[in-house]
Amino acid sequence: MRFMTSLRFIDVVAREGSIRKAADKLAITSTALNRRILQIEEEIGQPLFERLPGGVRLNTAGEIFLQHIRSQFADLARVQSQIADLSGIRRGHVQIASGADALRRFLPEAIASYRAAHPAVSFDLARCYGEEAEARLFSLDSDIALIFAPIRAAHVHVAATLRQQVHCVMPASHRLASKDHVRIRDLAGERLVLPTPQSGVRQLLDTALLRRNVDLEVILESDSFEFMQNFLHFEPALFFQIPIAINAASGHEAGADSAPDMAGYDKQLVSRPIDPSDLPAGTLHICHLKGRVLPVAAAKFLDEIITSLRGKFGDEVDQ
Amino acid sequence: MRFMTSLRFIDVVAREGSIRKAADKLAITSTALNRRILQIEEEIGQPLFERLPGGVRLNTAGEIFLQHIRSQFADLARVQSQIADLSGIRRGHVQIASGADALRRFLPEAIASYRAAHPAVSFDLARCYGEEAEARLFSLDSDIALIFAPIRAAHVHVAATLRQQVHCVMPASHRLASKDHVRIRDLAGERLVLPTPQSGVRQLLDTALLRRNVDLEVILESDSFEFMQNFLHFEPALFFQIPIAINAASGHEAGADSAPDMAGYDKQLVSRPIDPSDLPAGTLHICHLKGRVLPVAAAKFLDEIITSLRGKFGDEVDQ
DNA sequence: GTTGGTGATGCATTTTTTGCATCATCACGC
DNA sequence: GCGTGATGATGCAAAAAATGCATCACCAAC
Repeated sequence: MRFMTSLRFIDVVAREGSIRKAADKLAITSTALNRRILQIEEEIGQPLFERLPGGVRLNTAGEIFLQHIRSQFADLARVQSQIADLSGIRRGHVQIASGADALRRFLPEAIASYRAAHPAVSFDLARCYGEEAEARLFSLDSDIALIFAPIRAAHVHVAATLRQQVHCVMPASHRLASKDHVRIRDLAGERLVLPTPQSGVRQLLDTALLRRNVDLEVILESDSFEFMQNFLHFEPALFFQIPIAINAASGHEAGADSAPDMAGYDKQLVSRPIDPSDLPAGTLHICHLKGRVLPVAAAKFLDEIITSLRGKFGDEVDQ
Repeated sequence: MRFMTSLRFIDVVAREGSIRKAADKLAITSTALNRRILQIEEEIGQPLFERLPGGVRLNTAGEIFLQHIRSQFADLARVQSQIADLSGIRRGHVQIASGADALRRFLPEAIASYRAAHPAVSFDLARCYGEEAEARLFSLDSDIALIFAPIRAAHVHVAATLRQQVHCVMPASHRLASKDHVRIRDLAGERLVLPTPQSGVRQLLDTALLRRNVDLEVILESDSFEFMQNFLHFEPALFFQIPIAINAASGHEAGADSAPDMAGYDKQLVSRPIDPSDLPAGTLHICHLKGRVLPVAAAKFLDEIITSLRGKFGDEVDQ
């Protein structure tokens, strides 16, 4: 898009914090880039960047203008996808920000299923935590976010929610595997693997565990479920997940051991829900930026994952 | 705004329906304009115009894209006004579509009062009827519309409403001037001057007058209140207005004769409300495009006229 | 100080845009 | 049926704009 180049350049300069670095990234000289910026500032009538000895930084006017630029880009993408839709095949690009939970099993299946119907739609997956996901919605770097954490910002619109009980994952041979529910007091003396403190599951666990005086042995922390799962092959321990991360195909009452057809899933592990009276269910939020009109592809995909969640988790889905 | 030129050109070509005519208007050659359009069509990947022997016309993709262009321009105006607001003085431009009613006395005073506080804000007033005003909102040619007629389109957001009883204006010496209310049957045998059929007042009158079998003598129709008013100097007759067109300063219970300080207003005329049981009150809608963020100046002006109306008409104002 | 980073600017070069002349096409009127 | 007067498209040369190089001025850190 020729007529948007200068605007895109401003976006890059703002992200890089330096005209020269941005110029490198854009494969032009810093002079050319510098002059484009000076020209736009002149047209606006006010500078958009403050010049610091170490580079440039947006001033207030620049922040307002950058937000405008990004919304223009997002809207242009929407328009292009809408125009492409006229010719029958749905084209487009969907940008998703998701926690590691939903990214694990649910999204791969959902995206593959969507792409089977619309092969011309491409996807962009960014794994991130709640606050970062909200920021990505705001900066229009992502169209849709799946956040297993409370929503903080007012500019986020929650299209649907899914209530999810935290499950405890353990070797099938573990003594707790025989129970239906795991109580917090059962965890006393157990070796625990906790998710990273930024994750929603961890925040739920923290409030529940710290409240009680349980003697816990936390042997490691990780932000990778895959790592935790593989670790359990070598040292028996417990870790925690929500159902959507465990098994996309069968739903909330299925443990890890009831997914015989899910290739690669670990049959030596089972998951048991933590008793709801010990740990209240958390909420997965499916959201997009408030007031924004999503591109056709993103809007349809959003519909589709909500429908899919309703099929898998039924009455746990709201809104 | 350099980087928007090509887009502005597309808008003009769409309005003119011809590349050559648009090129004339833009003071460039048709070749240059033609090539800019071809270039953008290539970037979009699809033609935006159908080429007809007599010129060009937007196709569906073009209409989608044009709407995007216009919203970009409107949003850019908003951003500029917001940036200008940073430097203390409020700059900006407010585009208003209004019926002849509100345009008569209310808007001149309201705009002058606003400009007294913010001299750097300029205004654009388009006099038009309901449907046209809605179209102007949609094409972003106007920011705010004041419509004394039912709202048809779903894309219009009504920020406030004002209930207005139709008044009958007559020479002070008229026999009906002694009454508090005018009944429809009183109009039998009177010489009437009606507003143009497109106006909201006329549409209210039509439903009321046609329902009854009153013998009416319509001697002329006009879309100009000024003309009607001056006509009454030469031939006694009745015409119809709503309070907001009669006197902005004193409100709904004021007749034309109670505005001694309103220079140029005609003291030989009085207005009497039509009995509400004969003719229900109509509604003046103050609206803007749904989902749109107005420029600072327009948003503040909108606030101001709603406050002003509340001051003048009190409980007749809603929402 | 010296060094290494930043953005700004003058000037020659390259790229893009524009304008002129011309072509192909179509609707209308005689 | 065949001009006539519109329309948009295109080849080519001139004008305008964007770019790159070299260099300057500035600032912070060592």
